[in-house]
Amino acid sequence: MGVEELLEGLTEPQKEAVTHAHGPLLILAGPGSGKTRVITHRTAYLARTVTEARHILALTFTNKAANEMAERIRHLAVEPGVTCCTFHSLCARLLRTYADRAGLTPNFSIFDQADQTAAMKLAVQRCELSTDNYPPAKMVEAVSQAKNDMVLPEDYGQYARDWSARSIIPIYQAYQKVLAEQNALDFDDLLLKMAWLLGEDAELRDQLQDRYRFVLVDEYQDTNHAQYLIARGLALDHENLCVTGDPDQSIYGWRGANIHNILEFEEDFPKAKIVRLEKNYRSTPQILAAADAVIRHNRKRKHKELWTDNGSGPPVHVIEADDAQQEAALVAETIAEHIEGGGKYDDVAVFYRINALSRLIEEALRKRHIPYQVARGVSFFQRKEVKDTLAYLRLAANPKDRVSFLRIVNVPTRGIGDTTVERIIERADEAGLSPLEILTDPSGLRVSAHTGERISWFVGLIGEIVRIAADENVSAAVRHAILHSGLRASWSQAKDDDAARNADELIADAAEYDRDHPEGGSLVDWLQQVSLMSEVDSVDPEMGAVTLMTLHAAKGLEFNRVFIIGVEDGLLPYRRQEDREADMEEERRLCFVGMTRARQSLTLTCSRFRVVRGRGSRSSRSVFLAELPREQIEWLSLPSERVPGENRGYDEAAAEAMATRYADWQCGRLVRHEDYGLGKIIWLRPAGRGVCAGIRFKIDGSERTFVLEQAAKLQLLEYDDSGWDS
DNA sequence: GGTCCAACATTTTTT
DNA sequence: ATGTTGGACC
Repeated sequence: MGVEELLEGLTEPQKEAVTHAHGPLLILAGPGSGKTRVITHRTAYLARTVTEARHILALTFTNKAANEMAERIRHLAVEPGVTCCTFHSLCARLLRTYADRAGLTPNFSIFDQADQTAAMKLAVQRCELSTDNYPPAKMVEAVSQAKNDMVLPEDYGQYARDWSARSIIPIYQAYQKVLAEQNALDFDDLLLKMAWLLGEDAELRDQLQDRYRFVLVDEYQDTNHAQYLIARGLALDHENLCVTGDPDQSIYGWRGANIHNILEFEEDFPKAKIVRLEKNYRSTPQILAAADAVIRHNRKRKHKELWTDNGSGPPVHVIEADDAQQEAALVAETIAEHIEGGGKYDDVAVFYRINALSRLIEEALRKRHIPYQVARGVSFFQRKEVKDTLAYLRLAANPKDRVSFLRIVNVPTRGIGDTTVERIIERADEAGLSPLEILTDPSGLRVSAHTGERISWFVGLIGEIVRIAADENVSAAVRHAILHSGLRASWSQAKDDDAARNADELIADAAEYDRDHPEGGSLVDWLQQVSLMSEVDSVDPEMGAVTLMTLHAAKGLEFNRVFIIGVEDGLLPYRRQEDREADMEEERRLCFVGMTRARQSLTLTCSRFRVVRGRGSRSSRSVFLAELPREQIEWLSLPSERVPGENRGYDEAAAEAMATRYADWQCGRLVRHEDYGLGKIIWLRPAGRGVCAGIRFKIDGSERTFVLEQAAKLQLLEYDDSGWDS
């Protein structure tokens, strides 16, 4: 394929992006704007004109995205050699290669969330704190946030100002020690250590910059600080850094993603060229107008003109049902009509804010015999049987891996009980050795002859796995672990066919790895690949079924017909606790992402009554519904059967007031009250005939509620970025 | 060492 | 309402 062909059929801005080779480049790509096409063509263009494939690095967030990109680049007949991978796998690979420079050993284990929690539990216990007051999962979360921000334990004191947050410092320290003892890194460490290494080791940085002369980062709006430093470090001198993304689709702030990375790219790289891809090839004008009207309400935002020359479609539908069952039934019914009209099941997707909402929809679809697939979090690699099997292999690869050791030393039960394990751990801690090292010489453990026998058998088993992995191949080692550990036997005894099948799948995966790496394959490398693999792409867009997923999971996908259910106050701007404020801007972006997945038809639904956590309660419409352009949408509010004619404290007038009269009153804006002084709007809600607002005041941190129509003492301040944050 | 019941906490989750 | 985890008991 020639260079001209690569540019064929591209719009002007797309061409500009594709042909910009040297220097920083920011591609602001709205939804459905052909971004993927631009970045793959650009990669092909670079490989044709200014460099070789091996000097190009493309970083993504998911393996799926990386694979798809690699595939599409291959289709453009680019020489093989482009590095196309996730941040995490790049870091893992480099940290193994340059382990000595990073102060690591190359066979380190990679801890996933479950392993992290196990390690954290140990850390909390070592601090002699209660796991009730310091729940390990929460602590993992806090430490993860800190690491995403590149905050080390010693800096945590300044990072977290208040006392309760600072109590994490010793836990963070202990946790890092636990990981280090086990020669393990968690997901966040992969990024943190790499970012740190790039900052410290100028020689290595030069070396890597020479290798990766052109760096591309996709979904830049979702990078955290560590990822930012890595991207920056890799492009520090040559500045051939191309980032793509859409600030309006930043939905992972709660996980440490820093939207300022993309918003301030131009300040970071003053020479940056900026290309805006605003033309939408995906959706009807109605859908686009509706999504645009919603996202416009965000204040911390770069304005973007979304447009399309796609043909007109039906208006966006909003359906308000009486209760959640009715809502689900209506969605199912609409889908059934779509099928009767000649549509296909895989045209349709149903999105929701939280997984719990899928249940009623599933029931309704089953009732109508509509096939569906649910994209849910229980991934293959989180399965108990898979984790157990992997623990044997991880222990073989890294004898210091205590989490894995504890996981399987007595699984399946083989007579090494809690007391024995406790003794082993004690001895290991005394001697500063790993449990497995203690077991190699079990004298002095004071265990019965029988237990001693079981122990040496276990040590022998791990040794065999090590040997087989070295002498034969990975799949043989996996098979050996499954068969000889007794796992296989325990599954068949429990008649757990699923477990056996999943284990077979794991062997198949290892066999595939062996095929792909006839030489140079290793257990450590396979384990890395496996740990960094998330949910195998369980969602197949063409399997002839309706797709159910969370709004987060929907990012990057598109469907002809989209339903977003539960567009209700507290649920779509999601509030975890009644008194906590939601991050309205991020919630709104989430809504925007969901809406812009739709090609032809979009339906938003809500209900007046919903059972939440076993308790039923009234619910009211989401403020986002009030933000929709009224001329582009069609309302269908089903008459309430439950409370006939009842005024739920919300009507058209309130929506109207919200959308027009108080359009400037947005969450986050500052106000002044004659009595209470400076305050910040933390929530808004249609109420009665007008708008009700919650304000938090700076003076004493109090939160007060006002009906805007009647609050004469309240005055909206001009927008000011220097506002205080609570 | 295994089973059963009670208490608990319930977002989103690319790696 | 429901699924998970931890403790008590066999």
